[in-house]
Amino acid sequence: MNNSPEDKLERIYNATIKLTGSVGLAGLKMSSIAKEAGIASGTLYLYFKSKEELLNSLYDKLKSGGAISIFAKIESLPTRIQLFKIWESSFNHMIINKDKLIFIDQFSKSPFINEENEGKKDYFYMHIGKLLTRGKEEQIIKEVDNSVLMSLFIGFLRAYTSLIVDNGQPVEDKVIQEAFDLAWDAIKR
Amino acid sequence: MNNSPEDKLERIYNATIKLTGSVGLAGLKMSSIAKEAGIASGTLYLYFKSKEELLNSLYDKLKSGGAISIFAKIESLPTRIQLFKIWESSFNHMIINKDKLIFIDQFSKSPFINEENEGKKDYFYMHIGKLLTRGKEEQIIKEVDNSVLMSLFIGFLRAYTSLIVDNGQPVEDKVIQEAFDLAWDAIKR
DNA sequence: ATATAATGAATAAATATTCAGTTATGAAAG
DNA sequence: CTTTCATAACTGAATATTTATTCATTATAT
Repeated sequence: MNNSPEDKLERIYNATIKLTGSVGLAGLKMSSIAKEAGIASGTLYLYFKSKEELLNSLYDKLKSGGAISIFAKIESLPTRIQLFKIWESSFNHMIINKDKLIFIDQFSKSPFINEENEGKKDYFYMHIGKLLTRGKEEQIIKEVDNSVLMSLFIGFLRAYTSLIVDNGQPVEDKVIQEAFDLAWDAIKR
Repeated sequence: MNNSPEDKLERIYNATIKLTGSVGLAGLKMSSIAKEAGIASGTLYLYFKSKEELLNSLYDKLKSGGAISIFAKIESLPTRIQLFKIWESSFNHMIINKDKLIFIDQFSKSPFINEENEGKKDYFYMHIGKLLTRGKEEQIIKEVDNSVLMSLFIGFLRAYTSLIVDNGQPVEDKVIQEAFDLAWDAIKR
């Protein structure tokens, strides 16, 4: 860990995410963020005008930068395989970034959130939506509204990865595969 | 609405739930709870020693009282039908009680929660677990760990009902049925 | 040397909690 | 039934506490 402004900013963000994961947004104090980031509390205000701005800025960053970068690489594969690749990658992503998801969740229904940030839709959802539509055209996925299919896919992913993290289970490939098979059986024709 | 102590307590709890749903635990103020409940803020302290106690007491109540009461009535039905009945009833329950779920979610990772309340497991989960085990014995449900099946069931339920509430969609029977069919296809043999 | 960044104790702002004063309740007496 | 009185419940402005924010001072880099 060096000491450049970028790095310090990164440490502030990480501290905020980590603390939200452990004490929630309700227990999040500027002084704790500073301590966790290894800086003085006054220094926070060199980077952000206020707590509100810090949180909005982090939310913004997580929302826009969060998209998984595998989409481009897999475009030409069959729909089912693409879905699996996304599943696999999301699975790992959620395991590693559980605290980020907690932050996003709590922040989006907090009094800190401002208008621009309210209701941002992520790229990730849009992409899965397209893939499901394609699957329906190919007649391999049920003729059910995307919002339903997506809820199954994402709801299951969240619940299951969250359970795994809480229990401290190791993540083996066959676990990911088994879970995907369940989800696939649900949405396939 | 009468004015008995029981009713007042109920109003305090409801106000707390409602406000948590709109501003989150991070924005929850004793003064707002009082206002929403139609009482003076001092009155809150006749019912609870502190904010922390109020919140723990509500959490406790929601956790223990939340179980859906249909279990007894359906015991003799086939496994799949029982699961559907639970699905249906949970679906409606989650639509109506969305704010309660938000409260439970946020509170369980807040600095307010105390030891006794940490990690309470609800009756509801245990019951579905038993049902799934029975389904496996009957060879109609996949030989997959209950925690996985349950994550699918509950994760999907949460994600989908939450979407419906957010979009203000009406809840029709066929919507509940269609969603159940997806979930069933996932877990059936 | 000078400018720039960082510190953390001091201050301000927000919010939880108390409590002296007020109002409602109901039992007993007329 | 009405009045009296004691007790309990309630109120909200005042106080205490917690936490965000500032800024005079100190350290670091150019």
